[in-house]
Amino acid sequence: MSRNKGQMANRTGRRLNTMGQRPAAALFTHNPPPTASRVSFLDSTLPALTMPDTLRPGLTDQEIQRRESRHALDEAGINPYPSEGWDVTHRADAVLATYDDAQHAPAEGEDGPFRVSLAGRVMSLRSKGKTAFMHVEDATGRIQVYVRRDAVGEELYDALVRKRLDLGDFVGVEGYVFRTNAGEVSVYAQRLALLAKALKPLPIEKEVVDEATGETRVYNEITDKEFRYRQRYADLALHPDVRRVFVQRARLVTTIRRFLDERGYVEVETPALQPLYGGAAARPFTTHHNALDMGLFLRIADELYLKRLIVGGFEGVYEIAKDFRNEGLSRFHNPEFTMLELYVAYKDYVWMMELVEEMIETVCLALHGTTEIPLGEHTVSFARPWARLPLFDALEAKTGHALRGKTREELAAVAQTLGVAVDATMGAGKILDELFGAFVEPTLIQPTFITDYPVELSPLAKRHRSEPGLVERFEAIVGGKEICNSFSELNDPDDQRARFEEQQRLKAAGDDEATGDIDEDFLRALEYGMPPTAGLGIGIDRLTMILTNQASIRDVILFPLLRPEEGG
RNA sequence: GGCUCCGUAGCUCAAUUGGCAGAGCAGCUGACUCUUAAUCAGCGGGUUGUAGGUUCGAUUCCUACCGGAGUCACCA
Repeated sequence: MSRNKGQMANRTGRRLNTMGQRPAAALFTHNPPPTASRVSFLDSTLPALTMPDTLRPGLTDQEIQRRESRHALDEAGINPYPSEGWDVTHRADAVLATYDDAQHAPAEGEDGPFRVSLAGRVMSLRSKGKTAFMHVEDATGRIQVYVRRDAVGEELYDALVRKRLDLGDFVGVEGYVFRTNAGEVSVYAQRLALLAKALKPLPIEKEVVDEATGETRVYNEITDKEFRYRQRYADLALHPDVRRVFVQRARLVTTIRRFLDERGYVEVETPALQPLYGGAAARPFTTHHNALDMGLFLRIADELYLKRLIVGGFEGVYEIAKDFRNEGLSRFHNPEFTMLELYVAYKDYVWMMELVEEMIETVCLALHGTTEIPLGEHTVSFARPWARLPLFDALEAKTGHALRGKTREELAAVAQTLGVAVDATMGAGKILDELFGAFVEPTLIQPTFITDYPVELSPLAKRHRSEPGLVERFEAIVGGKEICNSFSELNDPDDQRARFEEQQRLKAAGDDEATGDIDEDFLRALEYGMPPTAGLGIGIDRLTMILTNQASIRDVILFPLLRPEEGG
């Protein structure tokens, strides 16, 4: 915890110069601003500010007020942005969890034995003359601090606490832990320092419990999603729950990484800038390399590079990386998103189903300590084993139509009777996909493997060992949404070339979902021989949504893509 | 991209048929050495998203634009 040992000795009292006899009005008098042409970084005698920043246009009254406070603190010899760190010995949650009245309560008129030094942001402040109470929040939570003028020093108290300490400021506090008359475990401050001033007011929430009705009213709660996404720093500062989601996300990734590492799979990095894009059906972002004067795509998938590595002799490789797809935005789609892809040699998709079950169960336990978690209005169980259901069986169960072996025209007719629109460009596989999306997928709340997809939807998957026209592929569906996609990888180079060529025909025919140009280098790799391989892709963002019960992908991405703030 | 809804003080929201733009919290001044909605006495704070239009008069009605949310399309 303590990263700054040795700095404590010289901190005490160092912030305070004498305030002198300067009249109060002079606190706000600044030197005339130098003109821009006279400002030089080499001239250390110039004030850091080139204009009285309280006069900057566009400032609100509260921002002006805080800038005046900042200058007043400077004048009082209190650096609003000191360079030194603060020696933190305890976090708020540890103090609250450790404090014990029998052991730690201070004797009458004496210091308590439980000494702590902590730091955080001022989230509430109740100043009542020569004492003040504030709540300080660190990464773990809030703790109340009791500040007395006679305990922290009269000069500091008068210069900072009484007038110039604001909600949102960072402070360091050192003292002993006690319980107030009102019963709240608090820190009795004996040393207090401003660590950083907040010049903009954070809309800090204030919870009010109505004594009469018992209702809790919340003031100043930010509800504007735009504010929260654009100013994520403020959203995070205000909402521990939001921070928790991203901690959970980090834990999720760490758990997956450990799970895969323990099995001996090698984490690798493959190009994000690619001369050809492939491995999925999506429109790419394009960019350009100046020195090579070469057009490049941002990857839409890692797949074709990872399989090259299986050709090269790796028996298990994975990558957790950003993919980029130039498609629409929605609650489930961000243009850049994080994908896990895993390829394991000498395995097939049946084996991969078991790995997925075990991995997700492990992740769920790591995050929640249980396999039963809430998801929207449902409770979902990730306990193994999960249901397994061939695509055609699922379709038959939900639509009442046996569709196996039907021709494209027969499928189109069934779709019409079920009210699903079909147009001329849709092949048999696409129609099945539409029916699945309309009738099956939304109904699958508990984790379910849907297996064996039409070959035309899966140009990189191996043909099914016993079902003509299908491939050995599965998706796991949870809460009505796909969370992974996997297949026995196609390793027959001639079949792969034929599939690519079919995609080319579809593309020429106007299907812009079809994959891009044929990757001859990938085919060359397959020709050297790739062992039978099971492959897996998991959208980390969507998995995080499900495992943290978030309704929008923007709530699991720290900085989701938004239009620019200033119109344009 | 289509459709629906939304945009007023730092935050959350009001504003009658189209008639002086308000409240709570936050903020400021003063008092107060165990408060927690601290309390008490005072006080300020607005280009109503932007640009036009209708009107004697627009937060309100109309048009366009900007931004966001939801949804559909798209995203194998």
